[in-house]
Amino acid sequence: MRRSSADTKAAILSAARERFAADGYEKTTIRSIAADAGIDPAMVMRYFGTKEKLFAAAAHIDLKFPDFSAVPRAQIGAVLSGHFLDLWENNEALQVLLRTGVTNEAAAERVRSIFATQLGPTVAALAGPEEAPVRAGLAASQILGLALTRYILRLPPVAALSRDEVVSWLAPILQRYLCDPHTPEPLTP
Amino acid sequence: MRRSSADTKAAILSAARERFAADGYEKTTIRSIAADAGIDPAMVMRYFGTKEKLFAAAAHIDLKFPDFSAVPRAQIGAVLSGHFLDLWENNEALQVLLRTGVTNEAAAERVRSIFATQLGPTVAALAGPEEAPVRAGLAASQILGLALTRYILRLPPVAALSRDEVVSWLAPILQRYLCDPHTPEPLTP
DNA sequence: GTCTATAATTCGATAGAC
DNA sequence: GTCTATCGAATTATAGAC
Repeated sequence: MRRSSADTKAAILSAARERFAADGYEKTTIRSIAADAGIDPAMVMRYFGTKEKLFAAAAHIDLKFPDFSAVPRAQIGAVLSGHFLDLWENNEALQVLLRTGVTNEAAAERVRSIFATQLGPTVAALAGPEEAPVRAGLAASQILGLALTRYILRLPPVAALSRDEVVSWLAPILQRYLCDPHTPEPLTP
Repeated sequence: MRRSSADTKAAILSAARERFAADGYEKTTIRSIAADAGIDPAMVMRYFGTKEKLFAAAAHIDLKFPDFSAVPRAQIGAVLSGHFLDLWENNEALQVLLRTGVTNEAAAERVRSIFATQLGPTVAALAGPEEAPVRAGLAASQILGLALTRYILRLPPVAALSRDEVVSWLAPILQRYLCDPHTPEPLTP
């Protein structure tokens, strides 16, 4: 069969995203991607040159992080939780990045960059510029940890939660990280 | 040089843990492990049979989770935070499991099993048997998320925190997950 | 116990016919 | 645009000499 260039390219990208998201970078082969897309492996090389370039295309994300400056301070946790959950469930490239960022330094840098440039400014508007990076980092740890246990490791109790249940648990946590004063109670003295 | 069987085996295991923890399962080669240990690659096969068996030995963990039943309920978050942080910084096998569990199903099952059998009972003693699995899963999501951002992705603000700073942030979060009533505030009505 | 040699696969990548 | 054939490299694993 003869397809258009755009169709073939899109089919390859879709299959690549699924494979990279499911198996990571190393375990994924050009051959398996081609088989999933129903085309010849040589076509993958023709359109993307190398495996690395194909990965870069599959993992490319253009996050349009909304402006949260209008959200009431007391609801920022709930809004952020919902936003991230929707993002994870609809954007396969995010799961690609998380799965591969664990063993691929370039992908790890992409993850760091995303949270620094997207979540950072939002947090900076809520906390002082001194504490903002730490608070954003901790919020990222909870967001990524939930994605890890829910979508990657599939810890049963976490994977079984509904979207709204997750938001109801996560919202107060993010609220605390981003807005509440940090007053560590003294440990066992 | 001629070493004892036990020494050689220990040297291989140590090198294997470092490589698996740094690069994951696929990217790690028997040759690189042997080079790190300063021995011949054939010795690795001689002692462990296959790469998979070597990995199983390197990722084997015998977690001696302490009994937390004597800890005051109000301090369980702080105690657990400190316990896990010490665990992560001293037990390289845990980082091996996290790094490989993302692409290896067997390793993922090990992670699930560890949290189910170790954290589960502790939480069951604090929360009702109905909510306990969810609460344990959410606590696991924060613990794993922190390990992910601190040790694997090395998000700068999180990686730079001192042990005590991490505990001071994490303690109230785990406390909430494990002990506080779950009363989701109504979202935007 | 240690090492050389090599078998058997697998994969990314290229060349070129149609 | 599509596919066959194949190269070259890297890897796990085995056989066997010393």
